[in-house]
Amino acid sequence: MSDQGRPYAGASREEREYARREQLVAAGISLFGTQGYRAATVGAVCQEAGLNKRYFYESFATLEDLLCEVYERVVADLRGSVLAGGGDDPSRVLHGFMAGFLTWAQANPVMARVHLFEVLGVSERVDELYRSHGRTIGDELASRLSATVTGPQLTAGQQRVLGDVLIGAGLQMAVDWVISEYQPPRDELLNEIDATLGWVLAAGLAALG
Amino acid sequence: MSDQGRPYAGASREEREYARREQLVAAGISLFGTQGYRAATVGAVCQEAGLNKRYFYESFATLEDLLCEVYERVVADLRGSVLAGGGDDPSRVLHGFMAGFLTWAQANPVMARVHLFEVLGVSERVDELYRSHGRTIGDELASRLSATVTGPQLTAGQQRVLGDVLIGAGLQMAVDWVISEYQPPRDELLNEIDATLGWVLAAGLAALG
DNA sequence: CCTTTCTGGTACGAAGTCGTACCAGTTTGC
DNA sequence: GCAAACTGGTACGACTTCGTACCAGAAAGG
Repeated sequence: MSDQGRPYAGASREEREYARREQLVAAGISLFGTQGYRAATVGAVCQEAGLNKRYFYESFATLEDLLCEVYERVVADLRGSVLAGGGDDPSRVLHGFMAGFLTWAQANPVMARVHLFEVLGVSERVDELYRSHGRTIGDELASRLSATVTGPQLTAGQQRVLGDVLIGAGLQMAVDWVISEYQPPRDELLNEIDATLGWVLAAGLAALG
Repeated sequence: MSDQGRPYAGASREEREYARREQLVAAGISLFGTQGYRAATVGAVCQEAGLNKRYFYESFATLEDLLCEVYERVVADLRGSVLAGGGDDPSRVLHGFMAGFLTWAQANPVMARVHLFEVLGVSERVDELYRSHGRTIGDELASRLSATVTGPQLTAGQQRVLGDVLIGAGLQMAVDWVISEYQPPRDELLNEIDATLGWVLAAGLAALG
C-alpha cells in the first residue's frame, strides 16, 4: 500500500521532515520577531516558510508549540552571548553581562523582540518557560559573582534575590534601550551603568558609616 | 419623543451610567485578576457585573479599553502603597519601597495579578501604558534616593538607569515571590533583600579597594 | 391607572482562524 | 514508461467572539 517513507529529492523522510521543521522555526523567529506573535497565524507562518499548512501540523500541534521551540532557540543564542566571558572581578562580571546582553540585542533585533516582548503574557506555559530561563541565568550569574568574592558566601535565599535583581534590572534596561531605539549608544549606556553603580556604592558606603 | 434621560430608581441618567461603568470596572478587576485577561470576554465581564452586554459598549469600545481603565485604577492603588512613606536614608527609602510593594501584593492578590501578569503583552498600547507607569515610579524613586545623598547628584541618564534597575529588580522579586505563593514570608524576604544589598556593597567596596 | 422609557434576556449575522480534505501535478523506484 | 507516493494549492465546515437588534416585563411620572 504505502512505502511509509521513501527517498525524495535525495533525502529520506526523516531528513525532509527535519528540514521542514527547521524552515518553520526560522519562519517563526522571523515572523514573531517582526510582525509579532499576536499578529501571526498558522497560515502566515507556512507562507513565510514556503510550505503547505498541512506540514505545520506535521511538526507542531499549535502555534504556541512553535513559539516555545522558537524561544528555546532564542534563549540558547542569548546564553552564548551573555555567559560567554568570564571574570574574577565582580564589577567585571556585571559589566560583561550587560555588555553581552546589549550587544546581542542590537546585533539580533529580531530575536531580541521575541525575548523582550513577544513571549510575555502568551499563556501560563510560556510564562513559566520564560521565568524558568530567567531564573537559570540569574542563578548562574549570582553564583559567579559569589565566587569572585573572598568573604562570606551568599545563602540560597540571598542568591535567589541577587539573581532576581540582576535579571530584572538587566531586562528592564534592555527593554528601555530597545524602545528608545538603542539610544544612547551601547558604550555610552554601559558607562552610565558603571557610573550609577559607583554612585550607589558611594551612597551605600556613606549610609553605612 | 424621548426624554433622553429621566430619573430612574432615584438616579439621573448620568448617575446610572456612571454606576454601571464602575460596576464594569469592578467586574474587570475581579475577572482579569482571577481568570486572567486572556480568558475574559465582553460577555463574561457583563455577566460578572450583572449587566446586559449593551451596557458594556455604553462605556467602553473594546475589552482592551476596559483593561486600560482597570490598570489605571490598579496603578493608582499601588502608587499609594509604594510611594507613601518617606525617608532620609537611602537604604530606608529602598526598604520602604520593597516593603510597600510586597505588602500591597499580598494584601491585594487580585490587583497584583493584573499588574504583574495580565497587562503584559496584550498590545502595543497596553505595553506602552505599562512602561510609562513604571518609568514614572522609577524616576520618582531615583530622584528621592538622589535627594537623600549629600554628595554628587545623578545625571539624567544615570537617574534613568537607576530607575530601570529599581523597577526591574522590584518587579522581578515581586513576581518571583507571588509565583512561589508568598514564600518566604514577607519580613523574611525583606531581611534577605537587606542582607543581599549589604553583601553587594561589601563586595563592591572590596573590589574598589 | 396608563403611557413612556428603561432594563435584561435572547437571538442573529459578521468576521477570523483553525484543522482537515480534496485534487492536480511532479518525482521517484522498479 | 508506469504505478505509487509525495508535494503544494485551494476549498470547506467548525468554532468562537464580536457587536447589534429585537422583545417582553418592570419602573417611574403625570
